[in-house]
Amino acid sequence: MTIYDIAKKCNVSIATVSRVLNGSDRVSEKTRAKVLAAMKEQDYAPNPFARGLGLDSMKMVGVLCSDVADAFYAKAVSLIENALQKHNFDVMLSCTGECNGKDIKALRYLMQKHVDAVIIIGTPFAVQGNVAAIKKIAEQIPLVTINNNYKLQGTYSIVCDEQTGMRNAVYALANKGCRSILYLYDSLTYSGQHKLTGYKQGVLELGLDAQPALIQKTPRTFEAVESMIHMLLKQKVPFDAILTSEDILAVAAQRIARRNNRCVPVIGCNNSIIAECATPTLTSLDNQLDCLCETAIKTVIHLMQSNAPALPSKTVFDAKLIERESFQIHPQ
Amino acid sequence: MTIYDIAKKCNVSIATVSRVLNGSDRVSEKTRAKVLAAMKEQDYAPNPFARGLGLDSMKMVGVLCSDVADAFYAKAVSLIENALQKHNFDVMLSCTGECNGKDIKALRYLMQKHVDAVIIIGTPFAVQGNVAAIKKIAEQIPLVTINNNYKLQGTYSIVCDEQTGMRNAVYALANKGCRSILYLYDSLTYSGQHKLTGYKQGVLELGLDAQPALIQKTPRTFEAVESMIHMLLKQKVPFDAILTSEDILAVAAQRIARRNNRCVPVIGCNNSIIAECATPTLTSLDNQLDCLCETAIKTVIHLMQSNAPALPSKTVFDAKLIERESFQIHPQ
DNA sequence: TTGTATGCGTTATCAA
DNA sequence: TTGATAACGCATACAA
Repeated sequence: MTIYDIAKKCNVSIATVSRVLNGSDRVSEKTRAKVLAAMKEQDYAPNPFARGLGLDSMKMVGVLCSDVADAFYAKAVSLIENALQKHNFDVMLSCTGECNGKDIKALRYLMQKHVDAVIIIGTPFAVQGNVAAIKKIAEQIPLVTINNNYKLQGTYSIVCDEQTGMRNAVYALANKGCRSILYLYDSLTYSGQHKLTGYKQGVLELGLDAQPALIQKTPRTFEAVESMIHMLLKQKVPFDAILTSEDILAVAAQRIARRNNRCVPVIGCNNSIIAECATPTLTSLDNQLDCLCETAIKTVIHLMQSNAPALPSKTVFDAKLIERESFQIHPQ
Repeated sequence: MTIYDIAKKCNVSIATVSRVLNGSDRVSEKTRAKVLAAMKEQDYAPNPFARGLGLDSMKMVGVLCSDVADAFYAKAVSLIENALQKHNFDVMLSCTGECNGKDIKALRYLMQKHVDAVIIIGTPFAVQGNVAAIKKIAEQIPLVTINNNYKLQGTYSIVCDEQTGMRNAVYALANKGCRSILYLYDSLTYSGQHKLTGYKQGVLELGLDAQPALIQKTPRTFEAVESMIHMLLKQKVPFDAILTSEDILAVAAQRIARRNNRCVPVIGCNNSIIAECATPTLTSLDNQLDCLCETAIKTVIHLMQSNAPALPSKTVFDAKLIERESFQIHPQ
């Protein structure tokens, strides 16, 4: 079924069919009805490739992240996909994995596929050495990032101020009397770096225990966290609270600590479903993913529709501490 | 940059450029090198829409599920995306939401977009009334389903035998002396129905307590599960074990039960990350998602490459009970 | 209000 | 080993 077939069936030209297809008002109601009927009868749908070739667009936006299996990215992708669907855009999903350098390749690949826009969700992008490439891409299509910031002209960055959030979390713990806050993280992405900075800032401002052993990097597995905590206990590193860059690290650390009779206040980050699954339920820093995604979508849609009024190149939301049971525990 | 530009630069025809682009061996090494060099220099990439129009394919497969935010679907999508990427296929993600009837629309939509194949991950599809439509789709492109089965010719179904898995879970609980196993579920998808059937089968075969109050439907929230358990306790429904269709229900039920001093063995399903986050860690029925996805990809790739030897229309994997702490508890 | 003709960038089929 | 040219299906400028 092509536009030609429909035209023939209706004794009109393909131009007329194309017009009703695109909702032009320069068609008589009579012929419009006739064509519409024929389309319905033949179950006709325009060929997206041909349309794409003509319009240089397939109404598709590329969504990039390191791994959709991760709860945070999964939720972001879900929100984005739902919103884009409402605007009649499709999403082409591309996951880069943790492997560094693969992300810029994925971005280039999306460009080759002529997506209408790209949304990048907090991947640890290798900006250095790729500034020119990214800039060039941003000149061609809208490029918006969530929890990530290239600081390049033409890119739009929607972030949560996790740095201040983490700083506030440190303050909250200090308010409970904690002086030696153990900080666990797994990677230093854009987001990861800011969290760590916020922790350090809080510790510095309040004059808390700042010994290096209180900052530990660990893989995101229960086993790794377990051996980490065991090591710290053995070395008698005197932590009286735990703060982590990820809920999963907090859940793991909390359990191991408690099993070793070290019941301290614990705060995670991301406020994902697993925070509620833990016992005691986990206090967590919510990074307002819903707001971030909503704004990202609005920005992308706006940029694709017009090149009208300028949009802020950076939008910042505040993180919010969601207090749960793990916060009601008093330090030893 | 088009094929014409490259051709002009090299003093050859577009046909020759097209040949080196597609790796034809009917090109002299000399001209091939020349063309390749020009392509590299100009950073040329073929227009995917034009190619799509010519080949009627954009090397893209549609992936359909109800919600990527859900851990199970997220992991499935992740596995599928990674595998397809290796085969140089892109994925177009489409989430239908729980709303019934939306799924067939999404499938039709993917067809209009001329994807090369569709993978459907366990959505509660409205088959009745749409048999003809689905059949027609399966005739046109490969259609494989994970934990879902249309039982229609031309569709390929990869499933985990969760029915037997649930039956075995009931046996395992019975072995510990449990007689009144509470079963919680949230929806009756293809997967959900089989799980429930497996539970009933086990109860029947072993002559366990089969009172209707032991089977309860509840939304997937902590609050809902909490009021459900409270109600059961108030009505003195005498359960001595809990089995659920989803890990999250098990985690919630386990917590509420324990807080009411009802420490019974608990088994969830899906063996997701939250099973490990619970305290005590949750025993869970693993539905072998990795195997399911791997097989799905193999099937899809095979079907797209050739119409050679027939593939099984149904592939079944066994579920596997992963025993954790929640299973070491003895019924009261 | 409608029709004709052309361009979009490939692939594929011939012929040379 | 190459080149000319016809599809592919649609949008659109221009003509009627």
